Amino acid sequence: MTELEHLPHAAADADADTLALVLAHTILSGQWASGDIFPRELDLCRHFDASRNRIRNALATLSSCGLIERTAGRGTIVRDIADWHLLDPNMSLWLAGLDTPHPQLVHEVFAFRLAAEPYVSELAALAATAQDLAKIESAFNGMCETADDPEQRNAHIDYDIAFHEAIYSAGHNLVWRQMGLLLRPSIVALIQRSHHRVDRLDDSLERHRRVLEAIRMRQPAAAREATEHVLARTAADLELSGRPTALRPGPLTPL
Amino acid sequence: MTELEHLPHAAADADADTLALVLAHTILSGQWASGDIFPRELDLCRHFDASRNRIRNALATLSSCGLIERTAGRGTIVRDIADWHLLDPNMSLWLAGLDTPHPQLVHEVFAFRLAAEPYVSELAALAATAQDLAKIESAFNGMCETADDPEQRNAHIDYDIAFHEAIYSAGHNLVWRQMGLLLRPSIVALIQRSHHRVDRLDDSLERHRRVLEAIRMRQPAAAREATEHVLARTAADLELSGRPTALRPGPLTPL
DNA sequence: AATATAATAATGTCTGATATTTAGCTCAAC
DNA sequence: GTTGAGCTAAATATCAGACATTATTATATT
Repeated sequence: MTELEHLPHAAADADADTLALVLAHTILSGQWASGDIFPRELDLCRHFDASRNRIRNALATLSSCGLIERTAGRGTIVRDIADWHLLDPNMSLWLAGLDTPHPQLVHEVFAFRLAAEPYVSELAALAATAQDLAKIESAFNGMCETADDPEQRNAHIDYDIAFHEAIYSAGHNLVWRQMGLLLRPSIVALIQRSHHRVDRLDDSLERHRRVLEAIRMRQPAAAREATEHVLARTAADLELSGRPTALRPGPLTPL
Repeated sequence: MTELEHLPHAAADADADTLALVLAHTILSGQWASGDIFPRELDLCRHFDASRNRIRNALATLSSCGLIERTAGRGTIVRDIADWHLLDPNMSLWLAGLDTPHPQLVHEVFAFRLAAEPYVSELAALAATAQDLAKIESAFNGMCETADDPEQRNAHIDYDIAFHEAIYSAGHNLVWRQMGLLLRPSIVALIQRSHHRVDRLDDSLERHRRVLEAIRMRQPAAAREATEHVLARTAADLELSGRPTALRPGPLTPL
């Protein structure tokens, strides 16, 4: 029961990455249920007019992202969303490239950012080097310069991502830094949904500026608070229901 | 200048996964510096007496974990630790299998756990289902049963990992759940370093029990505090310098 | 000296054959 | 009837060798 029908026909001379992207999008957009059996290699070869080698490479990429599971003899089955490797760079790009973002993912990634990002900003305020600050600042300047021009929407998105990613990096922790990969899908989804009214954009820029200033001044508490305000604006633009789960630890007892 | 010398000889009939593991370990254990050029495919074929296909599969796995970067014409170079995909399941297994854990990684992963895990426990206390509780409890029981017997050290480690992982899962957030992949290397490193004195083990079990109880009773604050105590014990066993960076958010202002 | 060009060396791809694993089936034995 | 061994079919995994593409380096040419 290989449902080859709802696979799009990619461009004839699609390279391996493009092929992987096309296949990944069919999964990320929810066209398969968890446990479904994926088309066989030879069928995919015919469908995309590609060599078995290319198909296998593409499938290996999907497999390494946890989208499918392949076993000799059985075939290829589609894995559950809980098994996806959200922090693989491929996933970051694929998810950001969806025409309609995955609703559950947008929601849960944002819940994560809401809890984690204020703390990450604190870390950045404590650990940022001059180089880190330069990166954050240049990203912010880029955001400002590209804010008004609708032509430069993509550039603005990239600067926005670079801004937040630079903060994740400035914390100088290998684990937290990787979380920066979640930003692209999250921010792209945000821009797609929000309405780009000029006043909101000005307000958003001002909130970002305050984060930058707090980190520059080495004020963790202020950085936390400013980041919470950025996220609050984001939540409003995403039209998410308030603050799903906020990070509210009680006082730390001496250990 | 292909430094083939410090590659171990794998078992002759090593399958693709074993090959990838052997190659990965040479990188994870720090035998290459960032930017070093990795041996060429054909040299690896000779060295391991494997077909080029197998070698390429293994290298593709390493590449998908961010350990190496391959470009046609140039060759294969070793990537920096900052580029490693710490949350790939392969990495979880490989890192846990090192004879001597990577010191920087152990430190930074623990810094992350110290900040994140109390919050994750809060989430679990709020969202855990009966099934989640059953998993946590059965893992805890396994820890108790295997605590005394040195023969069952590996089983004890697995139950320990399962306990914490079940808590990450119980938060029912796709992002936080993935962080559970960091547990295996972290906990294995812990067990390898700690001295397994009976009184410390009893104390550790008691601290775990309190986390379980707090989650069962749906008491987020208690769960947070109990988890902090578990981590404090872990820090002591790891002989880490106090609490590198603790999560201490200020009060949330109304947004 | 700067620029174009050719040679080289590495990874990427194609093709077709073969090996291995898994699921399902038949059929005999208890 | 149920169990088990063995066979068959179908899928992925691997092998082998030729060829294509890319990036570097050396070599000419102006």
